[in-house]
Amino acid sequence: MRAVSETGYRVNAAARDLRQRRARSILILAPNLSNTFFSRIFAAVQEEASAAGLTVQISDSRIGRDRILSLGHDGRADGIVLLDGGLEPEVVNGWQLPLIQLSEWNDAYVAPHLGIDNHAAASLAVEHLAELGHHSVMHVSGPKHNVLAVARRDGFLAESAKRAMEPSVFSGDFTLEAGAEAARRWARLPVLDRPTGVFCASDECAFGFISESVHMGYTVPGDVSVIGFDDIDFADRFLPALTTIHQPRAEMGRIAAKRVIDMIRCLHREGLGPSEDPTQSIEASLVVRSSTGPASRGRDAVT
Amino acid sequence: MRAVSETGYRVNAAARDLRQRRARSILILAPNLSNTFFSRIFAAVQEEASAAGLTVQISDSRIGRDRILSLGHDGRADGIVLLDGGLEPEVVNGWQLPLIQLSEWNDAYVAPHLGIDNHAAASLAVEHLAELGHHSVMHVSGPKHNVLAVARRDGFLAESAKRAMEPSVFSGDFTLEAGAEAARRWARLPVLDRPTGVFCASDECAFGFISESVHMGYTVPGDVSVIGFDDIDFADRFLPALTTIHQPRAEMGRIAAKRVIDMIRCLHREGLGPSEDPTQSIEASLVVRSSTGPASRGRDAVT
DNA sequence: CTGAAAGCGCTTACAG
DNA sequence: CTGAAAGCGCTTACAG
Repeated sequence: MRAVSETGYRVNAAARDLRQRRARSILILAPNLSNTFFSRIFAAVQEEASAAGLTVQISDSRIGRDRILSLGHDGRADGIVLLDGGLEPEVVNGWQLPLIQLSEWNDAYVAPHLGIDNHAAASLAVEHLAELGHHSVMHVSGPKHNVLAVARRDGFLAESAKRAMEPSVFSGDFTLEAGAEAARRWARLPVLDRPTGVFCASDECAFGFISESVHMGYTVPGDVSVIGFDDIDFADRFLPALTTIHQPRAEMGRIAAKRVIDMIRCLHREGLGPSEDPTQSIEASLVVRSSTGPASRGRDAVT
Repeated sequence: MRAVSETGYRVNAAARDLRQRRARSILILAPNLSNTFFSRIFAAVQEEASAAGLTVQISDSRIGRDRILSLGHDGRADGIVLLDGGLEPEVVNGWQLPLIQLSEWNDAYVAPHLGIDNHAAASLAVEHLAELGHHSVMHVSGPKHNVLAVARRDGFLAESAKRAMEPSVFSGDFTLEAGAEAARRWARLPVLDRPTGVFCASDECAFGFISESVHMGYTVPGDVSVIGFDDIDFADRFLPALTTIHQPRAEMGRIAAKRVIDMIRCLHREGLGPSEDPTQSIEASLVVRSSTGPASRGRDAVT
């Protein structure tokens, strides 16, 4: 044994993987690797995986059917954390691997899902605006076919209907630019028709909205209250600090990772059942900061 | 062949890797996966790798000597993109793999480096402040032993000395919180000693500084001009929009990936030499936005 | 050109 | 308990 360590021997992973029919690796798939929403999730997944002796592979999930298909098929991953609900169900269900859906989901995928209740979270945002006296409220939504976007929009619509508010929706795509465009559209509305409360489907989008409104001469929350969604790192340092829906991203990544790892172990008959409670859920919460305030009468920008 | 595709046969990567003595995978190592500076680099590396038929592994580089050592040794990666200059040289040089240093570097690593000239970029920032008439300038630095932090601080010091300015340095660590702490320290200075220009070693840090100063009642750039470093995604939507040093992160990731891929191919005798010019360098530039302005006389905050 | 054999470096089941 | 053999699923070099 001493000789072994002295010569600096290292097991060859490819050989071991082949013999054991496992890869000691988990794969993270996300629709856009440069989105800051995902970064903390990646970190958490990698931390858990590393602690379990697993390696982490990462890939953009929008890289073409063939490539994505082979990622789950070539025997290089033992399990998958999937952050994209927009892949073809045949592809996802075709991978015969432990898989967990995180954040986004798709009912056609035969796999457990972990994430917040987006509908309820959107209601929270509307409730907050209602309590501040806002009556006319606007939602800057995410992409039309994104499950998260749909759930948040439906939650917004349902809650504002329940409270007899006047809701409107601007169709966006979660980006800064969509928020800015929504602000321009908002400003073009006749003063009296202008919503005084805006709920954005993402923090980025809210940053874009606020930034553009301020550039046009409006004040936040003086002229318009803005709520984001996600509570990304910069939210509390934005000016004004952003009122938003907090998603515990690190926790989400950690639990998802633990759960795939459990599924993998279970498959290999290691350990006796899951260490994580599979019904454990993730709670979103409203974080009130400075971008929302009492409803004011509409007025024109001081340009 | 038809029968093959009809049965849905897929080559087993572990078996092929073992036989061919390669992994078709590159490894990205970064000191902190949740830092937004890295996200766009990851995306670019993964894009290039995917185009070349390679898989991407990602890992935090601060996970313990043994684990990090085996990542480069177990035959699962063909090449490495290293974003951390703080690992032990014996570890890094012990991996006998194609490797490129990106952004951070360490002279003890026997591997090419790709990145901007941080010293020169810092000079650019000081030059900008000088042209706006600032005389007393402060630098909020990165961690003491970080190469990037040292280069930026030295550039700041050299350029401000050259221009006979009055420089001071607050020792930070690139974070929002460090920026905020620097702002508090700054505010405590006697009005006449207060630097009117602040150069932060990162955008996050600049956000923290601006956010905290505004909360204390100061205005940016009215009372103090602030420059960041990196030009991360939110920089142009911050309020005020952040003047900063632009680093072309996507391009950095892309070129680094191409270069490791070339090194790998070269090693396997595929292709005839590098497709990328190995002397190609990365240029940083100053992006002037709204967080900097003419030097004003110091005054106390309207609290 | 085609097809069978050897071998990549491990792990595991089995014989001694 | 120890040690030699078989085999994971491929690729490649070689014999026919």
